[in-house]
Amino acid sequence: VRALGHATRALSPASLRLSRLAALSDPALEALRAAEAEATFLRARRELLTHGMAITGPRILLSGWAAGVTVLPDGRRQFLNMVLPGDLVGYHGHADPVAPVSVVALTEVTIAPAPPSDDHPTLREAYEISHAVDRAYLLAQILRLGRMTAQERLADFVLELRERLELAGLVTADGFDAPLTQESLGDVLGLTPVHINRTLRSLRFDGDLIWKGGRITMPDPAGLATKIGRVPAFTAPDR
Amino acid sequence: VRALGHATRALSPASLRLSRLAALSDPALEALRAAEAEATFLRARRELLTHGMAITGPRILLSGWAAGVTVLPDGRRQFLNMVLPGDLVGYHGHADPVAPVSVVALTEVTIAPAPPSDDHPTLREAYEISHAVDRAYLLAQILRLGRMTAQERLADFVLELRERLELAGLVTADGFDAPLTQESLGDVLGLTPVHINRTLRSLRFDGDLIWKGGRITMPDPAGLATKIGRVPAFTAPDR
DNA sequence: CGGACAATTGAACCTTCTCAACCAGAGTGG
DNA sequence: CCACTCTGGTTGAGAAGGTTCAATTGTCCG
Repeated sequence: VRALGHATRALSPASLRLSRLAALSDPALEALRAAEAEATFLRARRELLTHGMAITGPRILLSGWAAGVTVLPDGRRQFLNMVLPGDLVGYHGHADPVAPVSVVALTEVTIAPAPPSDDHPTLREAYEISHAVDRAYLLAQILRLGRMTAQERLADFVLELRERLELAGLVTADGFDAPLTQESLGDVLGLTPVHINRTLRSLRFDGDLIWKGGRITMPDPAGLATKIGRVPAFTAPDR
Repeated sequence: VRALGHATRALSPASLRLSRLAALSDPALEALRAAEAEATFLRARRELLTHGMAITGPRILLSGWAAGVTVLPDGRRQFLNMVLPGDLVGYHGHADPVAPVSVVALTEVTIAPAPPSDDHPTLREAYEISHAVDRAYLLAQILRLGRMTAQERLADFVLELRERLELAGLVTADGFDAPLTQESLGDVLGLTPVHINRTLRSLRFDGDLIWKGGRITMPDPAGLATKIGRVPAFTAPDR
């Protein structure tokens, strides 16, 4: 648990996440706060980034959920990665002039330009770590899709969600909000909605997971993690 | 096709790849050449990087194939990404002190420290683009595993290999070398070796692919690409 | 109350896995 | 020069996990 400094009081989920990735200087936090003032809203299903279109510049997701997505010519859809509060969008070195995939809002979303890190080494470090963590989650996704059963995929994914939302301070004792339909869950895990439904039922039956009304409750996250042999991709350093 | 400059004559596959990602200055090319002099060998099955161990610093693969790998507690194995000549290993910003996954040599491999890019902006740019392209291939892998049939996975993967090796100048008219066993192919594509075998047979039957003696020949790559609706993740700019 | 969207369930089907056996080629040692 | 062994490729038959199609229920909202 983090010792509370004077600036920690009213941290938004996004800045809380970044400040946990790397200890942020006060000016860096201030820059973040300033950027958040310029936040814009986006309705669900709108695209934050469109495949092949120019990237406007790195942005940071303040609230709501989004996901990278690809659609095959025949309509099959795959969500590639989840974008949660505090995650960066469109930041890949500054190499790509063009978005490699689309990013679509799954809920209403607020998003702000990511403050430039040129004058803030601590912020730059947070960005770089965020980028590395992002990559680690892509690898985790590959492992899930390649070698896990439906039950394992679902359990592992929910544990990942918990781990990531925890970092942004969005997990409480009785669980966390997860605004995903069973259909979008299927698009994440490479399964059909029908099978998601049945898998969810069996996890509920085993007492591993309760997913109701857009909220997830896990009786024993640590137990479930060891049960499926999961190692977290990132844990915040003790400070 | 690239106009040949005086330094282009004897480019190694690795420097050819990087120079195609971004136009490299002569000093940058020289730095690469110098680094290649310090190459070390590694036998097949040795690990270039071990999960959880400290990263020695960014390195570049000069020859041979390697792959990122994760193994589940019960022995299921998944290759996460392929590492081909000219690819960087252990370069993720400079954020990670510790390797997130293991990288194992699939063949005998030569590898050299990646020359620092501090004094070479063009080299830095090549690194950043390489990083972005690497990410794009992870996304492609997620799409394959999540939503493609065995045939599509295999065809798409082979096309990706071709695309990547082409960049390093390792593709000739009659195909390219691919030192993969059917078992490792299964570990890449999330399938069993048995099913790889059958899928390979059906692709051969359809005339899409000939995989024999560690060498892949594709009668009509472009045709196969449109047949499965594939868009290349990266194509070198015309210069 | 009607309409839309999401969740739920059943039954048949299909892709891929599992288990098992057999074959081919390369290297090794007698 | 030939058994021996090891690794990788090939094939068959049955089983399992997940999909497809289709129908039903629940729920939110105007």
